[in-house]
Amino acid sequence: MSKSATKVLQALERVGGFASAQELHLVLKRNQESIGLTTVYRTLQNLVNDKSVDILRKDDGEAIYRLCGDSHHHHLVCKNCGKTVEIEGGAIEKWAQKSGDENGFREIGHTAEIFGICSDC
Amino acid sequence: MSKSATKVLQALERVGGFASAQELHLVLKRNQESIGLTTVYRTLQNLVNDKSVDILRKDDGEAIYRLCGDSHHHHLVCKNCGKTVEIEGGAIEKWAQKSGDENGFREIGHTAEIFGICSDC
DNA sequence: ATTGAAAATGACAACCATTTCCATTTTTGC
DNA sequence: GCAAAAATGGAAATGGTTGTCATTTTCAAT
Ligand SMILES: [Zn+2]
Ligand SMILES: [Zn+2]
Ligand SMILES: [Zn+2]
Ligand SMILES: [Zn+2]
Repeated sequence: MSKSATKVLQALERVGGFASAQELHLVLKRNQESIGLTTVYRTLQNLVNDKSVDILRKDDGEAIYRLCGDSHHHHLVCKNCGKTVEIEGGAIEKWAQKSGDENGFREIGHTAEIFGICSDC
Repeated sequence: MSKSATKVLQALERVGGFASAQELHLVLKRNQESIGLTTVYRTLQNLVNDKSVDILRKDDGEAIYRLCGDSHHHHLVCKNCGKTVEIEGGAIEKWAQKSGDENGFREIGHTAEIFGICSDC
């Protein structure tokens, strides 16, 4: 799992933001990087599992991906244009931990996303 | 836009939380409420436009809907056995609204889920 | 009550992102 | 070098969602 992963990561760097699997496939084709669409999907799944790539969904349900920094953070996403702002977790981090603790859970993690319409839309 | 809307809203009440269009269609069929799947989709779109219904996406991309004004809460889920506890949003509600406001977003919503291992596992 | 335009409905087909299948190629371990 | 395992990619299948369009229902005007 490496030749393809490298190509997909390069494509993600090139686009510099969110891109769908199909868009990434096109980008790679244009750059003479032969790679199958199936492999692009498979590679993206692996990268998401590795937490190297973030995945989220457009309003129409299509999955879009982007490189993920290693620091823990959350996203504020425009439902209309996809503009994304990275947000510090702040209070939510303690809230999640506390809620889990109070109910006797351990190995507590969380997901959180904020969405809305940005000022440009 | 009324006969179908009424039926779909009743189905949403009956399930009492999130449900997909296809699930709602099944619920209506089971209750002798004849309604086409196409009409369920169309009606849900209208209800979402009217802001009578919230829409969000499962991880697999399928759309799920719920009545707006259903008491808003979050879930604490055991990764091992699936046990689920409903959690009051508390801090996260303000955090989401504030984060959106500070970045000039409007119509702000959020998703959040906490997961871990429960005390029985 | 009659009429006719406009809206709503639903069976069916089309769409399209994603997944599955499987034969072929590439890599790995010895 | 060689066999086993992993990776690859084209084609076909999947499945949620949307488009089409003929039919039915609604409802205001006559
Ligand atoms: Zn925007
Ligand atoms: Zn966090
Ligand atoms: Zn458990
Ligand atoms: Zn909340």
